[in-house]
Amino acid sequence: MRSASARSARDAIAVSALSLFGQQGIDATSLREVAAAAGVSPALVVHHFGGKDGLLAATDEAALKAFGSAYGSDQGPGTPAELLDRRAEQTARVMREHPDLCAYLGRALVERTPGATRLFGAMIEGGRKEIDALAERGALRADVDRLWATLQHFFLIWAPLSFMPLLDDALDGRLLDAENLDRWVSANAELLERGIYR
Amino acid sequence: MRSASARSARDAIAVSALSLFGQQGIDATSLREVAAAAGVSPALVVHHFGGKDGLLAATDEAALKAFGSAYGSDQGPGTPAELLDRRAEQTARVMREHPDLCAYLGRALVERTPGATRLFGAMIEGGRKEIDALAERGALRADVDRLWATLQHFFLIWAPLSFMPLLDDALDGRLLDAENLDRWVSANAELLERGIYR
DNA sequence: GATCGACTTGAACACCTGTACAGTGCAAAC
DNA sequence: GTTTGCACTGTACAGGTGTTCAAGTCGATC
Repeated sequence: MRSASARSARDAIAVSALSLFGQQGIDATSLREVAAAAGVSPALVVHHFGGKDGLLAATDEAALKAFGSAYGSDQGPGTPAELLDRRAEQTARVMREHPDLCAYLGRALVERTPGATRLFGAMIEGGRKEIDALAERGALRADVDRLWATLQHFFLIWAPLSFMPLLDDALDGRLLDAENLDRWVSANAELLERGIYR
Repeated sequence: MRSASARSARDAIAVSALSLFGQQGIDATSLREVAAAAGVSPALVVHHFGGKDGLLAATDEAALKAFGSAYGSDQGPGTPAELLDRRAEQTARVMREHPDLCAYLGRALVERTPGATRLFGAMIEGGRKEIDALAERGALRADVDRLWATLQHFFLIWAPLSFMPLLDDALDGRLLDAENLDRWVSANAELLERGIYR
């Protein structure tokens, strides 16, 4: 079948691109490497995606879409504490189940991919809204700097994705392994709830 | 004078390299760009530094040395609270006075430069020692995960350097401007001392 | 004043990059 | 059975990369 083969070749390229971009960085990965990993000629990548820019744009868009549907927004009711718990659980699940997506996003954020720039904006905007919602429900200390509280959430939760290779050395095992993920998430919860000094 | 000119050309190359590597990224900056910015031929860069790897190694080493002497270690006595205050002030001063050094380190950390990898190791090791010292003096909550507390310090304090272009958009003005620096530092102190939820 | 040695350069190199293009093979449409 | 359309490839090209090398400049040394 033509269409099935076409779909599979195109998908293979997209999968290889996401993986290699995430592992090696986007600038450091050539079209030829992506094509070789997908078992395909470099010209086919150009044919399907129009060039490296197009491939990057498609990877960006696919990653954002996948991230959006995997992460989503929390609509459920409950106390602020329950909401924060669900959010933490949700975050850990995304990271556990989609490690190459996370590796790609970590790279894309520091290489300032168009999609990652949008993602960052959305994270800050969405994060700010949740901070404000928490404040309205009295779950936030009154004197916190809300903009910086939003950024702190980003640094504690998402920024580590951009340092995975370094962290994998500092930790036993990979950052996204279940055990490290658990310690990470609960350390963040502790810090945000109570601080660490006394 | 020969030696003065030599010193100045070599230094000009080193300065341009630190600046361009910090602004554009290391991979994304060519030898020719560095040479042009220094007002010098590409071959001279090779002559003085042996090649791009040598230039990167020299930049790495110079950056680490400059960072080490600007940041240093805190030997002073005082209560844990005083020590933390001095540390915060010291950090803010380094960032205020050495913005291109900070930009370079932020880039080097995510591009996994050999020197930055060492720096990361030193930061984690040194940070862990300070955490342990704080714990011994009773300044740390007893149940904190000390490894992750160390990493959280890194993410809150140093990781933002790797996201400067994104942050400069999200903030009014640059991250390392005095005003933003103040808000950042005090937000971190608040978070680490008390958390932000209630 | 000739010699030496370091700094500096322009021209070339081999290599890799993204990309264009003509052509091939094959399933579907007529 | 011919034609059409699309996936797919090999080859080639222009541009940029790091690097080499012979040559030039010029102050210091004898």
